[in-house]
Amino acid sequence: MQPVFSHPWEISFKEAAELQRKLRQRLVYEEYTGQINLIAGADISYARKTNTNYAGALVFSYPGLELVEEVGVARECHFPYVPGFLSFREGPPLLEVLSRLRHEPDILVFDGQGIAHPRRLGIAAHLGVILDKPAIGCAKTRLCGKYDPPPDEVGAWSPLTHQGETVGAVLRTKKGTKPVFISTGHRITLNQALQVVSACCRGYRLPEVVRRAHLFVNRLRIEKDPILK
DNA sequence: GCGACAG
DNA sequence: ATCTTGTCGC
Repeated sequence: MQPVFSHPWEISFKEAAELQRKLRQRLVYEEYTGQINLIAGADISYARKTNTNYAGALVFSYPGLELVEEVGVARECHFPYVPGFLSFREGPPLLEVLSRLRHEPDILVFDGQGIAHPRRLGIAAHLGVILDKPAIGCAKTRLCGKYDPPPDEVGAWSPLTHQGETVGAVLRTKKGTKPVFISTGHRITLNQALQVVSACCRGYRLPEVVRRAHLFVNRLRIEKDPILK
């Protein structure tokens, strides 16, 4: 899986915001009509006091969720974390691991927002457009927008709205825990995203693809980071 | 000016 | 995100 186009990553915040507003126009909010045989989850782990980050991408069969492939890589990061610009920090390493995948997933799930972003280009939307691949954003907390807490029942959800439009959904994936924030990234509808994420839950708050990716990069960091070994 | 603020 | 032990609650 390779990008269909590229752009510079080491730019100013002003230029980054302009780029986000421009790329936002390439987003496709249509229903995904293809088959879903493989689904991937990607995430990153950071080594404290260092600029080293560990990115990972895992591919699973769908809907069985059997692990098919996993790729991890350690890289140096220079772009700081600033709310609203996460993709400029995590985008490059994630594209790196995704490009090294031998199996091409049909859908991508990222640990962060899709269009539930101030300029509608959260990391899932940004990378989805660059790869022109269906993508879903699954964040643990809110970046923008307002919502009413969904009932405490698995599957319950409520719309996440921002500036008068529905940008995502707040989904209860596990009873008695905080809900997750689901939003469209690219080439998929919110209802489909909710269906797919729900189908990936196995009793934990986070859907398996994201949870496993999270565990993988964390494990990768602990075994490769000398300061903790 | 003040508060909010993915990972 | 990361650093951390025990502890409260379903």
